[in-house]
This record gives sequence, C-alpha cells and structure tokens, in this order.
Amino acid sequence: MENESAKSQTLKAILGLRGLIVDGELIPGTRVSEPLIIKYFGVSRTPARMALMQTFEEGLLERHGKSSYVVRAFSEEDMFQAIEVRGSLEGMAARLAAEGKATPAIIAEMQKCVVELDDVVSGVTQATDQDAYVKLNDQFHNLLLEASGSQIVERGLKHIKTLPFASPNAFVKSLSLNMPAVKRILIMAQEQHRMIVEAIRYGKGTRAQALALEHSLCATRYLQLLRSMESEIPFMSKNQKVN
Amino acid sequence: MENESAKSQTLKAILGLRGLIVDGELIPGTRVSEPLIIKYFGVSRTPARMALMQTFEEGLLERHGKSSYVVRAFSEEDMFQAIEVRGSLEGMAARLAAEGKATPAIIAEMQKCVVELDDVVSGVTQATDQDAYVKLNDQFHNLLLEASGSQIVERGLKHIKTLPFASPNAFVKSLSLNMPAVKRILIMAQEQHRMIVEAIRYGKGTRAQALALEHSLCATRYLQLLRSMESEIPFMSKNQKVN
DNA sequence: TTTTCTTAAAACGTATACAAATTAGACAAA
DNA sequence: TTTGTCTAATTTGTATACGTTTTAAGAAAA
Repeated sequence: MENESAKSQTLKAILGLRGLIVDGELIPGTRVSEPLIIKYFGVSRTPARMALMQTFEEGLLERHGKSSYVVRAFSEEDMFQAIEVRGSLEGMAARLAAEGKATPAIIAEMQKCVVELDDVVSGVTQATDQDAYVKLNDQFHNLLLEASGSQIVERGLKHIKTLPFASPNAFVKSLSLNMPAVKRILIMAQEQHRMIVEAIRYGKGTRAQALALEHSLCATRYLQLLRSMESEIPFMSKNQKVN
Repeated sequence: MENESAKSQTLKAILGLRGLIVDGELIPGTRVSEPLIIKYFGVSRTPARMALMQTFEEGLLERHGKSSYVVRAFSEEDMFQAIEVRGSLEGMAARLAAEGKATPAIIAEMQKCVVELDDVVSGVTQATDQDAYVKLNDQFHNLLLEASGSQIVERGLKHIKTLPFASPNAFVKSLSLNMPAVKRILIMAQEQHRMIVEAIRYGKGTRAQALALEHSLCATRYLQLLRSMESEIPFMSKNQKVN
C-alpha cells in the first residue's frame, strides 16, 4: 500500500530505470537520456541525472559517444563470469566466517535457515514453493555474508549483485522447481548449504571456501539448463547492434 | 598546462573530493556536505552533489543519519581483505588469460613489460627508480587484466581499486625501495611477474591463478613492513570516533 | 546508392531558487 | 552531569532556466 510512489523522486528514477533494463523493456543498445527517464517516471532532470549516473556506475549502462549512455549488452560469457566473481567473494566470506568471524548466534541462524529450506526442498510429493525457496535462499546468502563480518566483501558482493544475473536466485526464478533436472540441482544446493554451515561451525576455512565457491556455480547449472531448453534467457542480449 | 582546471566542474569535484579523502585531509568521521565541496572547489551544487553520490557509491563515504555522509574509516583488517579481493579478481583474470583469452600480442606486451621491470628491479648497485617501478608495475597489472578479456573482471577490479589501499602500488609508494627488506619483496614480486606470464603463455590456468593471487599478497607484505616500522600507514583510520 | 557537410533540434553541464527535511545548539528539567 | 525538547540555521531534494555541446536528419556532392 505504501509501496507505490512513496519514496523520493530520486529513488523512483533509480529503481525505475534499473527495472526497465532488468525486465528487458529497454533492450541493449537503446540510448537512455535524461528526457527518457523524465517521460517514464515524471521526475525532473535532477533525479533523472542521478539515476543515469548511478546506473552507469553500476555497470548497466555504458557510454556511447561523448556524453550519452546506452543500455549495456551482456553475453552468456559475462553471466558465467559474474557468477564466478560472486563465487569468489562468497568463498572468501565463508572462509572468514570459518576462521572465527562467525558468532554462535549467526551460526544458529544459518542452521535454522537450512532447516527451513529442508522443508521447502524435500517436499518430494507436493509442489515446491518457489517463492519460499527464493526467499530462504536469499536469506542464507545474506547470513553467510553477515557471518564473515567483512565490510569489504559485503561491498564487493553488493556491487556484483547489481548485475541481475549474478544473484543466487537469478535463474531459479525462471525455472519450474518441479522439473527433475531442476530438482536434482536444488537438492545438491541444499546439501551444500548444510555442508557450508558445518564447515564454518567447525572452523574448516578452506573447505568452507571451496564449498561456497562451488555452490555459487549452481547458478551456472541453471543457466545451462535454460540454454538447453532454448528458453528465453533473462537479461541476455541477442546480438542486436546499437542503433 | 591544460591539466589545470581544464576538465568539467563535475570531474573537478569528484577527483578533488576523492583526493581530500585519500590524502587524509578529511579524516574518517568528518561530515562531507554539499556546501563543503562548494567551498573547497568553487563548483555549484549540481557537481557537488554528483561527487557526493559517486564517492558514496565507491565506498569512501558512508551514510550518517538520514541524508548526510561522513568519511568512512578503514581498519587494517579492511586493507588486508581488500588486497585479497583484488587478488581473487586478478587470479581469475590470469586464469582466463591462460585459458585462451590472451592474444599473442598481449603476451608479447607483458613480456616486454617484464623485461623493462627487470632493468628497474635488478639495479643492484644503483638506487631503484621508484617512479619507473610504480609505472611499470601498474602497466603489468593493466596488461594482465587486458589479457583476460573480461569486462566483468575489469568492472570488479575497477571497483575494488577505488579503495586506494587496494591498488598494487598503494604501499610501495610509502617505502624506500632500497631497504633490504623491501628489495627482497621486490625481487620476489618480479619473479612472480615472470612466472605469471609464462603460465599464461603455456596455458597453465590453475597455476596462473594461484600465482596472481599470491602475487597480489605482496601488498600485504609491504603493509606489514610499514606496520613493523611504526610508520604512518596511509589511509588508515586511527580509531577516531564519528563526532 | 554512399558519403560528406550543414544546420536545426535535442540533450547536456551548470547554476540557482524554493520548499521541506535535517541537524546542531541552546536551554530547561531530571 | 546527563537527558530531553525546542528552535533556528543549515542542508538537502527537487525543479527549472540558460548557454553550450552533441546528435541526428536532410541536403548536396561523389
């Protein structure tokens, strides 16, 4: 109810523009100008300019010519690499957590999260609740970061996640969790969640790091699956040229 | 001659503000407001606001209260972690380069860079040319990135390097290259440069990655050295509290 | 057709005005 | 002292005006 246009004009412009790009409304190569943002969101030039700057900073726009921006295109290779960058950072987070940064309280929270995920994933008969899974999975990754206690890793993760396809749940959202191939990955991912918490709990830094890295690559499995299904792959550029 | 205030007001404000923070003119905890930037650089509110936004985005400022910024404090731990994040990314760059992204032309450039570094480092008798070393070292790291051909890694590295202490040369600049302890690290680093290029050349991805990661940690050696000398450590907060 | 040149339209960089929100300091009460 | 409250001054969010630069469309030349 208060989610409408409650926030500031600047936020409306920033989130709105990001939405347009992420949802594919503005295809890669499209020029994005201040007036365009003004037209879409009814804000004035100042917030529009802020949105342009921030979105460029985040890497969703690139410069075209001297002072204009176009929507950036991402290749499948970019996606794999972005997932791997996230993996490196989450791996580092897991190691730091294992090496003593994780408080018992946070470890307990992670364990609780894993138990809740068990319920969602192990529904062998009934349909898996996609929204619940996405929410808990996000929570797990946030807890892992929190357990690391590292502002630097947090900063890096926040940055890579501004690329929408780098998020843990990016491709899960486009798949039916009841497909056998998906279910298998889901079960593996959940087992990895469990092992990551255990590794942290027992101070196994190297193992925690390796697990978290490997775990992040589940996203690449989902991506490959989408590809093999010849589904629409979200965020992907289709080789269109700039104007 | 045209380096003066030739650029745009916005750039003047952004670079100026970053300079103030990096050079320690504004100590951590200091509030940074639009009027402050206006006073320092004589720009109007719009460029000042841009600088504030971008510098916040880069992580040199943090929010304080609802809508104001203060200079962020970084601990020694932050510095070690930032160096390691750079290491992860450079490691990934090295692996990608080794796995086929590096063109012969770029490998040749890297080899040339290493040869030139040899000259600077191996000056056993004469004083090492600090500026030349810093320049070539920077060049090496840029070539490594270029060899990876990865926009994603480039984006991540650019981001982590906005933290001044994450740069390869951050602490080298504060040390005399003729101190024996420094010289030893320098020689090791140079040997690593050489091995990284070789690993890339012969397609040894895993080795290239491990070397580049380890190489980045030279920066932590310099930092530890500075610490043991009880020198002023650049960029470091001295536990001062916000206001 | 393709290319180059010209020029009108569009967009940008910057400054600034106005209202709303926030901050900081003074003063009073515990 | 500390805590809280109020007010005035500062600072921010937003809109918009002005001059300059950039872009892109159309005309002329190859």
